[in-house]
Amino acid sequence: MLSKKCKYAIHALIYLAERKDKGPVHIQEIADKQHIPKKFLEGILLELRNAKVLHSKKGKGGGYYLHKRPEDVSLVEVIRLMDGAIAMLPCVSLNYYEKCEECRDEKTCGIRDAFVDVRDETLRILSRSTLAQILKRQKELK
Amino acid sequence: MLSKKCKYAIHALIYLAERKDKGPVHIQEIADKQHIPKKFLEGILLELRNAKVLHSKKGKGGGYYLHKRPEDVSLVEVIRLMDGAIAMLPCVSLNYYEKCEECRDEKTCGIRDAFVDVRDETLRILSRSTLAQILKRQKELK
DNA sequence: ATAAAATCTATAGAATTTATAGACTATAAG
DNA sequence: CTTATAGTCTATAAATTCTATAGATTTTAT
Repeated sequence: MLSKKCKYAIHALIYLAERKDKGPVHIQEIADKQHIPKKFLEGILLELRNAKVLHSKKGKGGGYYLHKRPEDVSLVEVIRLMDGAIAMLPCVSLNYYEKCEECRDEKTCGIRDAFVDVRDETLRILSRSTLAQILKRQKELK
Repeated sequence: MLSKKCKYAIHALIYLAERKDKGPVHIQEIADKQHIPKKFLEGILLELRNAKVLHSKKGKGGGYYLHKRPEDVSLVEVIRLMDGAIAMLPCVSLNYYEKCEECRDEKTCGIRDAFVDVRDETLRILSRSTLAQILKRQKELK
């Protein structure tokens, strides 16, 4: 399951994607509109900024705005930043690999295959799901 | 990520699948061989028994053994029993559905689609991964 | 009767997630 | 050049979930 942090991040990003080219948006505004605790959101936006997904402007008239293009921000990227690995087992993760304590031998482990497949399918689907794609879909549904 | 509980369960089940038709196996033996804390394993096996995946026999000469056939126990079932939903969002779960607090309106939510797809692919892959299938794969790899 | 082994209830410890507080820094605007 | 605004940073608290353990009870084979 995605953490709240991750869901908050996704909603905040969609909000910012809808308002791109309209200048910086205050944390407070995002927090209010998306019902996210402001201080919690602060940390989230900061991480997204450090990852170059967002830019920020300090001082009066400041706020956050998208740095990358909406079509270049996928759910994969957001989930990895917020929650870490996409894979269901550490020993199968591409970006957060760790040896399984439980597994005696990775080479002869009969379990990994299935989880490799799940990982690959998940990555495939979540990579093509970008902010641009989500906005488009939202409009279609209205 | 799967919980330790879930990984323990999978390993215990594989161990029992390898020993099926050889009579009940003690908790202690499974715990020793799979390096699982015995008391923790107790609870896991009990849940699997309540779910009719395992049977148990009390008293001397007792222990746990498979109730279902190895080809009828899939990773989906085990994961659902131990960790709950397969889906990455509650509002997309088939067996553990819950409304998203974050979503204002499920009908016009542009995010859900991707996660429905992920869920379906994951289910497809993990359903065909049964204890029998895993044992077979293990032998091939040796 | 006795010993072996699962069952049940309760709880403790650890880790992670979620949320909050307050001081600090940068910037725009008058 | 002061003031108000808004992001940044560090620390910590509260809540929840995950992992592990303890001890008493029940069942069964011998």
